[in-house]
Amino acid sequence: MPERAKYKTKQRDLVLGYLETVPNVHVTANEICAHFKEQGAPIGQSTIYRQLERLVDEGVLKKYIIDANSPACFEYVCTADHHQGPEICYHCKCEKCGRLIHLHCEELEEFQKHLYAEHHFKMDPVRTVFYGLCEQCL
Amino acid sequence: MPERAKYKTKQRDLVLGYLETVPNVHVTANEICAHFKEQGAPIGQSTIYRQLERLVDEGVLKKYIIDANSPACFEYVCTADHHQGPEICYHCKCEKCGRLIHLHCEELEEFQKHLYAEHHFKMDPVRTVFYGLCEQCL
DNA sequence: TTGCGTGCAAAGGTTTTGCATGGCA
DNA sequence: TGCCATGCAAAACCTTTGCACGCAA
Repeated sequence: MPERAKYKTKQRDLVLGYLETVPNVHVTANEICAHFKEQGAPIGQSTIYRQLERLVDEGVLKKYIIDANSPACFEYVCTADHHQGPEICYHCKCEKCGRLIHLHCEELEEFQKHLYAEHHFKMDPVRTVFYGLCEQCL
Repeated sequence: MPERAKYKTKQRDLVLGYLETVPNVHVTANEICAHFKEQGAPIGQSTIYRQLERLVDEGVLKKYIIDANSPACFEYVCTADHHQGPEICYHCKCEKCGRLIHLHCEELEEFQKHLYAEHHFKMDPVRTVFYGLCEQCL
């Protein structure tokens, strides 16, 4: 497939840079808009949406859909844990308090294999988020 | 709390009746609208949305949110088999072709129990979608 | 008769798109 | 220079809401 050239623009760096400063926090497109407007250096909202989409495709950001009629949330994915080997970090998102839980789970890795072997679906753990209720909210 | 009286209307019966005829199928509010329009007996879309909301609250329907910008899907929950409860439908979404795969999987239900028992997280299968690659796109 | 349900139209809010301009490589 | 990205405005989209009228109980 013809890989489209991707430019590195000021706006892209700004959006990504901002999200890197707030890891483990979910931010909406609107909030990002507002942030740069407050800074006196506004970025067009379509640009923000387009960059967010690209960054999600590239696996740099995670996109969370909490509710049908709430705006989508984005969050920077820290890929820096090269030091502890190929252990995969899974994500659970509490629908009530919004808390994000990081998970290292062998059973999930087993299930992932099952999904591939029996249902021929190769799950992407970076993209997939488990929604539900956390301990505190139960 | 003061339980509001609930009326049994023609429209409610029609919407529920239609969904009962297509179990295990995902239908959007729009499709339901179109269905009755085709039948020559249109139902107001706000009525459909309001009845769908009520039916979901009552546990008669399940509402699935697949993607931020896709319409919500509704599905009739067959409550006839009281002995083992309604069978839950899980979702896999192909990141490449966008295909939606419906899944009935015992291993996943086991994993769900594990998640609850060991990680104290109660997964919500209605909201959770597994992202990855489908058979055709692999 | 009471008050919930209906249906139309309009609003609401999020996200996408068209198009001319600007900027990276 | 050739494309891609930007930004504005407008559109598209799904869903909710206001309000007058209809209908179930």
